[in-house]
Amino acid sequence: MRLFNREGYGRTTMRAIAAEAGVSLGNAYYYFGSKEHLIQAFYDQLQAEHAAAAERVLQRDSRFDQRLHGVLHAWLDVAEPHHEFAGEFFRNAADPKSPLSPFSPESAPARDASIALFARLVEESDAKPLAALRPELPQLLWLLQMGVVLFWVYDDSPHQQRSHALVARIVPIVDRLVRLSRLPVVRGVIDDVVGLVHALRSPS
Amino acid sequence: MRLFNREGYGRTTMRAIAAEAGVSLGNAYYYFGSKEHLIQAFYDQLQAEHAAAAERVLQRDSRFDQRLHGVLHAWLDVAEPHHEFAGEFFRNAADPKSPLSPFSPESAPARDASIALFARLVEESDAKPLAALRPELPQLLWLLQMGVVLFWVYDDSPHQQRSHALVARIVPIVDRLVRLSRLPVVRGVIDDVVGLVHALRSPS
DNA sequence: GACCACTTTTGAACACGTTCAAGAAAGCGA
DNA sequence: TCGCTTTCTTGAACGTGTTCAAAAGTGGTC
Repeated sequence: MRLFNREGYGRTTMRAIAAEAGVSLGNAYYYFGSKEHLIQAFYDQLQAEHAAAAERVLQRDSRFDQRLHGVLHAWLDVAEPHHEFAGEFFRNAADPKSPLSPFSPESAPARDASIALFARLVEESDAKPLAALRPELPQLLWLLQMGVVLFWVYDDSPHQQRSHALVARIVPIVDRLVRLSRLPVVRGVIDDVVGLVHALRSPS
Repeated sequence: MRLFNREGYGRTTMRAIAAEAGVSLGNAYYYFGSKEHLIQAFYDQLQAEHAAAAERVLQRDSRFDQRLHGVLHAWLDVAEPHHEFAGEFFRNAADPKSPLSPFSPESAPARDASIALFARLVEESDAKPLAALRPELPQLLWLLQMGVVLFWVYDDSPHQQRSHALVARIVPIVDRLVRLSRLPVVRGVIDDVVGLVHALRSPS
C-alpha cells in the first residue's frame, strides 16, 4: 500500500514490493496469486473506512435525504486520497472475469455489506417508499453508488468537486422519487422498474 | 482482427500480429502506438455496422418505442459475435486515461455520431417529450446505451438473452417516462434531472 | 550519378508479471 | 536425535508489450 500510494499501481513492480517486504520475488507469489490480488487489500481497507464514516452519519441524521447525502459524501471523502491511482484499480475491476469486479462472487461479502448499509439507511429513516419498492431500494441505492464511483473515476476536477456536485444534486432527486413512488401515475413506472430488477436477478 | 477473433485479445501476441501482417515486430509499432490502438479498428468497424443496422430500423419504424427498441437491439445483434473477447476490450476502455474510453476526446467523433443517431431517433418519431427534456434526450439515450453495453459485457447468459430481456423491458419504461414527462408532478423531477445534466456538462 | 533528408523497417534488448523446480526450514511422531 | 512430511523460500527462466539505435529504402536536387 505504501508503494502503491507513492508510485501508483502501474509503476510499482512486484520486485519492488517483494524487496520492500524483505522477501524474494517468488515468495510474494506464494502469498498473493497475482498483482491484482494485492488490490483486494486496498478495497477492504477502503470499505472499512467508509463503513466507519457512514456509521457516524447514520447515528447523526434521521432524514432519508440527509442520510443518503452523508453516506455518499463519506465515500468521496474516504476515497479522495487515492483518486489518482484508483483509475488503475478500477480498470482491473472493470474486467468481468476479474475477482475484483463488484459483481463477482469474490466481491459478494463486500457487496452484501454495502447493500446492508443501504438497507439500514432506508429502514431507520423517515422514508416511506411504495411497499413494492422498499425491498429493492437498498440494492438500487447500491447501484446508484456504483454509478457515483464510475463518475468519480472519470472526474478530473480539483478535489473531485464535480462528483460532490453530482451527489448534492442527485440526492434530492432520489428523495423526491421515493416520495412520489406512491403516487398513482408514478407507481406504474416503479412497478415496471421493480419487475425489471426481478427479471434480471433470477435467470430468465 | 482475424487473430483477435480466433484467439481472443489476450492470447494474440504482437509478434503473431506482425508475422500475420508480414512485417517485423518493431514495424507494427511504427504504425500502431500500442496494442490498445489496434482495438480502435474494432470499435470503428462495430460502430459502422451498428449505424447501418440502425438505419434500417429508423427507415422502417416511426413509433418512438419501436425505434429505440430496434436500435438497441441492433447493437446487441451486431456485437454478439464479439462478446467473448469484448470484455477484454472494454476492460481497457474502462481506464479513464485510455483513448478508448467512451468519454475521451479521441472517442468524440464516434460518440457524437452515436448521439446524432439518437437525435434522429427522437426527432423523426412520434415522441412528444417535455420541451426542456427534448434537447437532452439524445444524450440521455446514449447514456442508456452505455448502460446496456456495460450490462452486456457482464452478461454470461447464452446469446446474451438477459441483455435482450433488459432492452425489451426497459424500452417501455423509457417510453412511458417520456410520455409522462409533461405531467406536472413528473415535470419537476425532469427539470431537476435536466439541471443536473447541465451542471455536470459545464465545469462548475 | 552523387549527395542528402526523410521515411520506413528491422531485430536485439529491456522491463515486468508470472511460473517452477529445487532447496531450506519447520513441525512431528518414534 | 533421526527421519519424514509439509510448509515456506529462492532466484533463474519464460512470455509478452514496448523501445531504440542502426540499417535500408525512397525521392528529390544539382
